[in-house]
Amino acid sequence: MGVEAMPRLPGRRPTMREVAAVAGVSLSTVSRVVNGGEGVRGDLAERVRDAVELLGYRHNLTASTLRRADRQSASIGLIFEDVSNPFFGAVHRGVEDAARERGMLTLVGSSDEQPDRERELAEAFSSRGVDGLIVASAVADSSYLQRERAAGVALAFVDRPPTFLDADAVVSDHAGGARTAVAHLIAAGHRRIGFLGDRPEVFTAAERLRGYRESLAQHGLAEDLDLVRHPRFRGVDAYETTCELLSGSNPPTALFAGQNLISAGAVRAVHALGLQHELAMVSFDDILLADALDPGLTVVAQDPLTLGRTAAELVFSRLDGYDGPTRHVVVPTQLIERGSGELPPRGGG
Amino acid sequence: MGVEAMPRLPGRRPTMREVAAVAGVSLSTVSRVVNGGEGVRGDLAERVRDAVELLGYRHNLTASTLRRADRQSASIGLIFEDVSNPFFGAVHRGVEDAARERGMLTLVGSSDEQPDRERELAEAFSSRGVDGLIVASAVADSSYLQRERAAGVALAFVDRPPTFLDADAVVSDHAGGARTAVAHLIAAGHRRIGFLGDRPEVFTAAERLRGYRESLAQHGLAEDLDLVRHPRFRGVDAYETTCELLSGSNPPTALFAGQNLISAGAVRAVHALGLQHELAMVSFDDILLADALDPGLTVVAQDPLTLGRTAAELVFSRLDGYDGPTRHVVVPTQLIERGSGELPPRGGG
DNA sequence: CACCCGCCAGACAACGTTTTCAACTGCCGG
DNA sequence: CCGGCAGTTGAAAACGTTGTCTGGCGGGTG
Repeated sequence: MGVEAMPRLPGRRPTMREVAAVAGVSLSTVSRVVNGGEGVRGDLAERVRDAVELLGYRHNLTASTLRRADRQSASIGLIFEDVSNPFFGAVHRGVEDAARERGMLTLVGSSDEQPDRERELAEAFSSRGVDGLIVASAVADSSYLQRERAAGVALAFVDRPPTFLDADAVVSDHAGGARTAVAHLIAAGHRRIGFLGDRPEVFTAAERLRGYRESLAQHGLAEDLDLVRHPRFRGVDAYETTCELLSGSNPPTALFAGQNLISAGAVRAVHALGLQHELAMVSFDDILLADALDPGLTVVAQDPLTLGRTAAELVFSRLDGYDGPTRHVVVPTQLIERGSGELPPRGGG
Repeated sequence: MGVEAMPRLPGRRPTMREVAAVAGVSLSTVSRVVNGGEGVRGDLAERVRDAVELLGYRHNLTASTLRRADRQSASIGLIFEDVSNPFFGAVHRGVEDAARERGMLTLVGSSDEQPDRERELAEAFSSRGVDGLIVASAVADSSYLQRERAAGVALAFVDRPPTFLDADAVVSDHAGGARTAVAHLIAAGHRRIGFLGDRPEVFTAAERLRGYRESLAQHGLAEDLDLVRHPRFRGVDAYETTCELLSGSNPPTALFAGQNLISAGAVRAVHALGLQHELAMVSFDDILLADALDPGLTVVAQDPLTLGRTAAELVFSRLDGYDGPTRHVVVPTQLIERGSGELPPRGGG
């Protein structure tokens, strides 16, 4: 059963030249047919198509890209923090959907927030001639991408804006979402609200922290620095950090968790401590199963598909010749009430 | 602030020829330096490197691939069902980690289980000269990939084996995992165990269903066809299907959910019906937050990172010349007890 | 001092394609 | 009947790189 395993060694594809020989026409004619067949007599075109079929010819986009005037490779590079984070998976899908409509493919890599790795990826993509680059940048200075842009690569930033570089970007309303979340908790009566988030060197974390602070200030609440925590390694440390925070002398009555993996850790901790019905909680970014928890997890949901699609469209418009000022798109977040964020304060505060 | 937005129009990169001119050497010398600098006098190499730096020269891998003898593009294509499914996100990451060690990049696309789309992707990747292809195939006949392999593309299947084609593959122990899950429920005393899974045309679903049946048979239990359900559109329909199943006249006392998104829907349903402490449940594939549920969700966990890494290694070994028989790697699953799978039967049979 | 050999630099031909340009065909109008 | 024109075709020159081959140079040896 099945086709025999064939040694890879031959590893040659038929070329246009061979197709031409079989069809009894010139190389140029084959090229014309393959590229749409304008200005080729019907019968000849037919002969060429037959030869293509017969030989199993496959257009070589590498050679084509090299020679063509526009130099387009019909591919865009994506640099994420981690492709296995469901948030970026969804952003990726948004990009892919838009790209597919244009017949473009995506090259994807994870930077793990390491500047060196991010630069390596950008270089590797650019070396392969991507037409566009969509970056969730983790470096303090993104101006190194200026060189790629000067070389003709269309650039768009997603999730985080560029620094020291004026380029198109699409981000969630991090600060606004955080304000909404915290205001929601305050409205439920909370006065002591804990913050769990990434180190503030990360743009998104800084913005969410800013939103948290602004909301406290707006409502006349003083910030207690002891309530703000940054677990070192998210998934791993969020659990412990949360336990620590909650077992302090004057613990918060509500929690705002500012990142999906951190939220997951915090939720685990709260449930492990049996506090899920006493401690209010709102998470930034929606997670699978959030609505199956007891109580359901109230979240400020981002729209990663839209983030991705929009980033792709920004890139495409540049490829199509748009040459105006850079655009900064902000995608709104949405508060989804599921129970955990509506719990009234109990005990402390 | 920041660098001025520069029109993309010029869009030209310096070439080796220009570097050669600046360095005052020949094109060949530049090529030698760029490719490691063997057999070039130190001072000349230095001059070349300076010129590279000065001009901001970036190696053009497109041209290089075209000309080089080995024809390697240092990239591999990944075809998944959906990149936004966290399972595939993790597989992707496994592949990427292995690829990075080799300086290779990943091209990724989602087939949405549509055979046409899968073929399109394979063709597009192959047209771009990927060295390898890792496919989670959804088509009934994967022999169409034979042509790519004959052209020298190294092939590996992941998550699902190839059909009508003898090629390397790495899959989870779907049937074994399912048997374990069901045996676990039976050991807890259950006799009526519901099955929720994808349509059995999908290999993984068929295997998990097979495991379910085998386990029932092994324990002398008859299969009740009414307990086996296939929600049409997973995430969306799993909720309703579960409600239906549980509100039937003779409902099951335990549930085995055979796919991550279906599990999520089923969990939601069970919790919505308030049955989470009465109905036992085991899910195939681990999900974020599964341990924060009440009770925690017992799962048969796959190891997607290992699946991805192994698939990549299978591809690499072919690229390195391995030409032996095809290899079929099975990655074991692991039962993780968290509470939901250990509930004793209550109420019904 | 002649010769040979090793080392290294440069010229040049590929790689598979697109694009330009010249050449050929048949047809029409003058 | 000839010139020109539209419609097609083919030859050949790119694209940016690598690999092969030739040649020059210097040093060691007979």
